[in-house]
Amino acid sequence: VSSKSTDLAILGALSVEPMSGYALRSAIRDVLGHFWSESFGQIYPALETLEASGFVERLVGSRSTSSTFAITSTGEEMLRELVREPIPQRPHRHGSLLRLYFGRHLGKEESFAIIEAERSAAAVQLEMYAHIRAEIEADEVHLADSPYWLTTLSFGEYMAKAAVEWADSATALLAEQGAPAKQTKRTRATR
Amino acid sequence: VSSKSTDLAILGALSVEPMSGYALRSAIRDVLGHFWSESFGQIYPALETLEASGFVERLVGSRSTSSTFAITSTGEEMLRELVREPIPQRPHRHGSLLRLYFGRHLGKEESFAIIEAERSAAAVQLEMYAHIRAEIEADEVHLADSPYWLTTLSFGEYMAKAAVEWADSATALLAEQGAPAKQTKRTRATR
DNA sequence: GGGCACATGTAAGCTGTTACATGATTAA
DNA sequence: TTAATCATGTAACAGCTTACATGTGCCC
Repeated sequence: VSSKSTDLAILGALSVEPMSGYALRSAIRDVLGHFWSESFGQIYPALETLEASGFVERLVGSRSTSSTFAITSTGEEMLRELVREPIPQRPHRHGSLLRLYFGRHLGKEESFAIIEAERSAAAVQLEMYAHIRAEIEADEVHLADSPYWLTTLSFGEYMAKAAVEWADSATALLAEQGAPAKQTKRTRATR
Repeated sequence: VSSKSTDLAILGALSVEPMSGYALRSAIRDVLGHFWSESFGQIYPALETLEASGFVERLVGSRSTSSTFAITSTGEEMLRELVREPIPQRPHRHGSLLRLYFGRHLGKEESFAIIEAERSAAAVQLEMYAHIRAEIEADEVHLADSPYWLTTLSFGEYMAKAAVEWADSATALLAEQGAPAKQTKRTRATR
């Protein structure tokens, strides 16, 4: 009962290195966090299905209660198939923009606050990306993966930078409308 | 059983002008499309609840089968409250990036294709935004709203432009890695 | 010995989409 | 008169999150 994109995320992560379901979730949160997410409620059932289908195998670890999952060779075939299938995109929702769109009912100050919050969120993102980038660039084991990892990371960086620039321009735009040096009213010093 | 953000979208749209549930959906799709969406399955039940609460009123139109909904004054109060509440953000998923992240299993050509598809999608968006911008700037009726509308539109423009730039740089990055003029192997003509 | 991170799993529930049923109105 | 668009509504279902139950291993 697991979705194909969940399978892709799991098989993809396991193709890098074997790990537990718990670690899988941490890895997806930390590394794919800016464009993907999976919760336990999806990961564990998906792992069971994948195991039953022979796409992953469960290696009982040192601790009897935990298992490490590894991708099998048929699992790698499956991965190559899944990564070729387009993933149905569901409409994305951006709550802050919805509120800002109706900013007339919100007032100028609170609209500024929304924009400012967006800006600072983007700035935080950018810092995180810098760390991730350093890690990927220092990693000499996954040289075949790193160009792709850097490409998706770069997407996040472009978006976050654009968000910061937008916040600047949006603040300026609203401020200009708020305290309008109207053309109908000339300032004193025209000489 | 309707969510607060759905109510916000509906009341906000009706605060601009009264319309039918059907038109509401078209308006949300066309105008808020790049950051919000609502389907019939949400709109009609939400309208019923809003009507029962007295936040909107149903004006029976010329056609007996269709109604036009208008926001009431208590509805406008509700709108002012709703627009102040932060909207819980659910994690966003970007299928193309997930696939690209595992591009090693996809190969260079198909990875290029994903990037190219993203670029052309962004380019299409930019064209649409140009139309919307022209409409808003020509609109002389909603002068109180237009700064906010332009601000959210501008967000879409920044994002789409950044996506195009990213696509350029990503293609260059992958191409560079694909046909590497390796430093270990010198080309003949060194003189 | 108490707290925290690691670890697995399930159930309940919420959000939102899709598909369908049904019909009126308009334009070709 | 046929097709498209406008219009309302519902039911089934997919997808996903949250909260809970339960336990282990480690470190201070």
